[in-house]
Amino acid sequence: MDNLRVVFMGTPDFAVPVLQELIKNTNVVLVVSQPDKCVGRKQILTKTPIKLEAEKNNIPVFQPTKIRLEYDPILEANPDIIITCAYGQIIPKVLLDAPKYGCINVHASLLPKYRGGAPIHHALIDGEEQTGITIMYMDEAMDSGDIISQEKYLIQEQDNVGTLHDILAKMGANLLIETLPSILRGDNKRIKQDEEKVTFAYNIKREDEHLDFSKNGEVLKNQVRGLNPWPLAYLLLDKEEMKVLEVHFVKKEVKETGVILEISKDTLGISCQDGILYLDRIKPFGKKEMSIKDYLNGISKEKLIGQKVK
RNA sequence: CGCGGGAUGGAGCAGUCUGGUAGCUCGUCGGGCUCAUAACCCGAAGGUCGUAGGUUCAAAUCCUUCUCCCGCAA
Repeated sequence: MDNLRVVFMGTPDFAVPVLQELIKNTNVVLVVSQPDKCVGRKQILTKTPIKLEAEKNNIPVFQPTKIRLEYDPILEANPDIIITCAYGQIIPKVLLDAPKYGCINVHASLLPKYRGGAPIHHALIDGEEQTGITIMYMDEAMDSGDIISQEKYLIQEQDNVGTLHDILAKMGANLLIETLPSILRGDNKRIKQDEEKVTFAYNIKREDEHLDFSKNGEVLKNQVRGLNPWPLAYLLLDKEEMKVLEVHFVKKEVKETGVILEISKDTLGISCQDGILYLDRIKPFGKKEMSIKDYLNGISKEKLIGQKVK
């Protein structure tokens, strides 16, 4: 595989291990990434993680605003195969047809479930027991191509977006390298996706981050861990936003939802549909994240009890 | 110049408006109580109040500068 001319297309951290493995095992001739964006409060122009990794390895980087219109450098690189991972744009047919081994994608879910941009978040939010990696051919729609190989991962109780992201990123890189030889030989599997079972994992919206305490405890718990460490679930207490990083849940009969029912030295329990959701780790407005114990240390607990949370 | 919050012993906060050398809840250490304890009681250590300058007899507190952290919006 050392001589295989690869064009790699990717953008965020998730794609970095994949690129690293490709650099080790193949000849990556060009890296394509989304244009650099202004990030954060100060709007600092920041290079994408993939661009940084490419530069570290002295590989040229191409960052078209619209890949649909600007793709000549990719054709000129004369790739044997194009490999994408969380690139962020739909690849035009001209490119899909160009390399002799085709275009393949590394996706962080067990397709056909969770097509789209936020498969890790949604798998956790939905309380899935397992997720995984899919290596697949690309076609002209989003994550809809034929499946080449998959690897499952059983989601652990302590997993969140951060842990799952790292695990799947490594798994994706390894599975790609394992799968690549069969693709080059042409004896790989090629399984059509079952359209009946397709689900979509759209990018997280602001409203997805809001905790609605009329929902049941399991749902809220999954929502919290499915948004941790980014972008984080939140609730409104006294009109101020409070991010919620970790919670636990105890089933119980409750009359009214969204009320702070229990306060002790180190617990704060809010009623939800079928019990009490205890906040374990939070980030109050304007502050850094802290344990609930630290938070309770600095405030008057009497004022909190009975307060409504929205 | 997009909007807003914050910086005070190891942690979380109060005190700032109405200047007068720092307090609360924890943690830590020592001692006591107890069959025992993360519970309770007693005691101790630990702070240039983010930086730099200014006003004042006196600044955590008033004025100005800068730095860093955080949320929203992009």
